[in-house]
Amino acid sequence: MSGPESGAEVERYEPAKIERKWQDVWRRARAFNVPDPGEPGAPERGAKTYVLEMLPYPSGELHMGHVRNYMLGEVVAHFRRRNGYAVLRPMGFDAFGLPAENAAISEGGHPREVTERNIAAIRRQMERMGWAIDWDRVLATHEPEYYRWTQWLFLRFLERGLAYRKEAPVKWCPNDQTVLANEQVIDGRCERCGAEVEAKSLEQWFFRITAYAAALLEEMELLESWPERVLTMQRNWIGRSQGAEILFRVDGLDADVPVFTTRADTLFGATFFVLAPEHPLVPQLVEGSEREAEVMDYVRHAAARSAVEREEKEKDGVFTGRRLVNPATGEPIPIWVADYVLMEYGTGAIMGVPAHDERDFAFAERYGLPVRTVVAPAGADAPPAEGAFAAHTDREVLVNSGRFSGLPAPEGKRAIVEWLQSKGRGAFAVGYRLRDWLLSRQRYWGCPIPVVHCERCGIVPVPDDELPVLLPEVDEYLPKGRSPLATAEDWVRVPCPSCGEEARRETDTMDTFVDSSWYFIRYADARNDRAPFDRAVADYWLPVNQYIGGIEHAILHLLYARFFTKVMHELGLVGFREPFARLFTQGMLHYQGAKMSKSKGNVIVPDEYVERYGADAARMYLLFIGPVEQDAEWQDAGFEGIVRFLHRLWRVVLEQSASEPTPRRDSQPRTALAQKAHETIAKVTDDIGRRFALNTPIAAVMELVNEIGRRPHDPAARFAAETAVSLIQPYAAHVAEELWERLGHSRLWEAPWPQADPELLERETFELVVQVNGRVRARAEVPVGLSDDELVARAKELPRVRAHLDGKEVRKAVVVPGKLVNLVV
RNA sequence: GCCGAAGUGGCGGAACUGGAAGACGCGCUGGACUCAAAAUCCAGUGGGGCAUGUGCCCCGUGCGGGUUCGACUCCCGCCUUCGGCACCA
Repeated sequence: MSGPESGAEVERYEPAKIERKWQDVWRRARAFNVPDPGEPGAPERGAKTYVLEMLPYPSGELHMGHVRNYMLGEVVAHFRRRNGYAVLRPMGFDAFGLPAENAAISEGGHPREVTERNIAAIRRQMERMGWAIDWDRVLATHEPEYYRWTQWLFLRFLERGLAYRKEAPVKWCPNDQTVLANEQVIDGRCERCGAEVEAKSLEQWFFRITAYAAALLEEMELLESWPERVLTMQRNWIGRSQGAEILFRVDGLDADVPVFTTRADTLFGATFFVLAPEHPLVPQLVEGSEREAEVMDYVRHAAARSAVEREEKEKDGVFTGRRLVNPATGEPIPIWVADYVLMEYGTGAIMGVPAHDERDFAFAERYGLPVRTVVAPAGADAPPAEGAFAAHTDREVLVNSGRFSGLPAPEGKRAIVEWLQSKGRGAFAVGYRLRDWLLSRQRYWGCPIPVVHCERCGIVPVPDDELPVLLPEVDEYLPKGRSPLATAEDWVRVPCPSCGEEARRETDTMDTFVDSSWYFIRYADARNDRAPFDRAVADYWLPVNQYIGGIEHAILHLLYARFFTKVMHELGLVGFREPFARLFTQGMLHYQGAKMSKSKGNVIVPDEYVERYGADAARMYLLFIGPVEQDAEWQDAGFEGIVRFLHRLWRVVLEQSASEPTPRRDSQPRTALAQKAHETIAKVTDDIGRRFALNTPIAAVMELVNEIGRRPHDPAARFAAETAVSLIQPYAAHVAEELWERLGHSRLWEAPWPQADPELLERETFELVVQVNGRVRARAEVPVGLSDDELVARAKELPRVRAHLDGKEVRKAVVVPGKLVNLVV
């Protein structure tokens, strides 16, 4: 037997050298390129896995926060590949849109040049990290080969009436000089730049996502595993509420006004009525009346107020002079106009029930409107004082509500709606908070909307065979409130595809989120130039088995991608209804107490660290730092700990590589170290494969390496070293590959994942914990397989236990087999 | 206001199904090597007390209760922090 040579000078660990070597090997071996179905080497569908991380914006370089994100997919991809799966793990660039365009503006240059420079830089960084990516499928959303199909999909939506154009009050960012989707407005401010959003009325393009509100909610059931908080956020955003639509008849006008309410049980308490200032009926109601000037003045003022202003001021409004009839009581009630009623939700009109709605109460107080209590707590000794606001409680009954008085609130609700229904004055209804997706942008750097405006024919789609509509070159692409594309006169003026007369191209571009709403399918068939993708190939790879990305996309991207998938399913383009079976949202990386971001100036770029300490150290540290779903703080000192570990691993394993090769499995020495190695296999496999805990496997391998260092002459030491190298490969892919080679093997990236030997996991003895009255008093090494009585007997004999029993009678003994004995006295 | 997540040493964190709280790493202390330093290696490291017979006792997972032989883990009530939604009828 030849042990490690003592005293020999050990070769130094030089990451830069070995990392480049293996990156070359992988590239030449096409190690991470995966065949499609029908191609040689493609497995059955059951043996495939699609691992996908959200694609980066090429608005700058990659920082450590990105590295952490992509390491999740990296470990999962390696782990699944070595467990026998064909793994698709592609990469691309979300190249269009405000992030890239603003970067171009601040760096000075054409958005295309800046974007493509950034893409090249990020790709270089990713390759330097040694990630297992199939670069054959790389895509960038600004390339005509890609956006041709974004436009093609848009036209399919248009055909179905799912894309439409209308004049609507929209959110306008005065800084970015463009409209925003509702989802891009946070606390009344622009999601990107923080400028206070203004209201404007403009003709814009929308996707009819509201038609899918129910499906987006219900089909969450189809998802295998999404974080509960993401589902909750989407549920809140869709905001389903069950209620009723009730018709109110306007006095002296042949018109019905519908309202949506969730509290039909309070209908008898509706003492006034309110219309949103934007409600189309308002001008009609006051036309020619003495109140016309006052009301229309209020409407104009309301339009000028920002959303924030509207919300923060005290509720105000104006009486129209008109009344309408409460269908329950038959009494006429006054119609007011007030901007606390929003045109975008429900029907833009409400019944005012001051006794049971805080907002209505505040309004009624201010204008002296009557307050009538119609719901009261059941069994209350005294009903609440008339004319006061009563908070909603659990058990309530209707009062002052005619024939419905005495009914519990839920029944009352139902009975009133049914009664209205029978008279044709109401119906059960469901309301959603979700609004249609405003997709047009008045910016240069985006996908052109492929339609033509013709005076005679209206909106005419560009024929499929003329796609893509190429983004024109313009001199002036800075935002100026109208799309910069409009300045490209030659491009704008085209013959109408329908009648041939002179017409004008649409000059708005699409929201970036359109581009990223289908890219995950394009990867399956990225080089297809006849269709966005082949359905059979898409259905083979998708849905994505494991999607990974930041929580900041919990609503926007993830909701839009689900919507797109549902529409594509209806169009027969794909055979699945949900794009992402499992979702994992990783935490953010902080530095100096703040989220790492370019705008805060606290980014750490991997380059320097990788140059000095190697990609493997960065790869490992970002997962070792803490649970991947939680935020983490970058600390240089912690990073050094990993660097130290890699040097130790190198030294310890090289020492073993000089010893006898590991014997075949059946003659493996059964030492404590061999056992430790098998326990480590079991733990790492379970942590990565089942628990998705990516920090603890590193600690487990560290323990194993420490143990090998303590017993370098153990007969199982070489086997333990091989095990450590094999298990750390998904993390430190380069050094693992190098050490694997020096241990006399090859191609660790495709070596089968190690299997724990169940026999070696079984121990002959275990440490029995002995408690007295629940407090640990002693431990003893005892053989496995003793009966409960024997365990108790042995426990009682221990001297320290006897001291604590102190001659007292043991009333009860709890035995947990294989673990502990608790004696109760 | 409504919904959700989280509070563990000096620090990042571990403890998965109720069964030894603090794995692993950082930091710190002491030692070895060295002329010296760095690097590396070895030992120790939650707090307090009694011992220095090498061990023993008490306290300890945000706070207060409860269930249990036994609670970081389950239940009830609070506090704090973070995130989402919010004039949504």
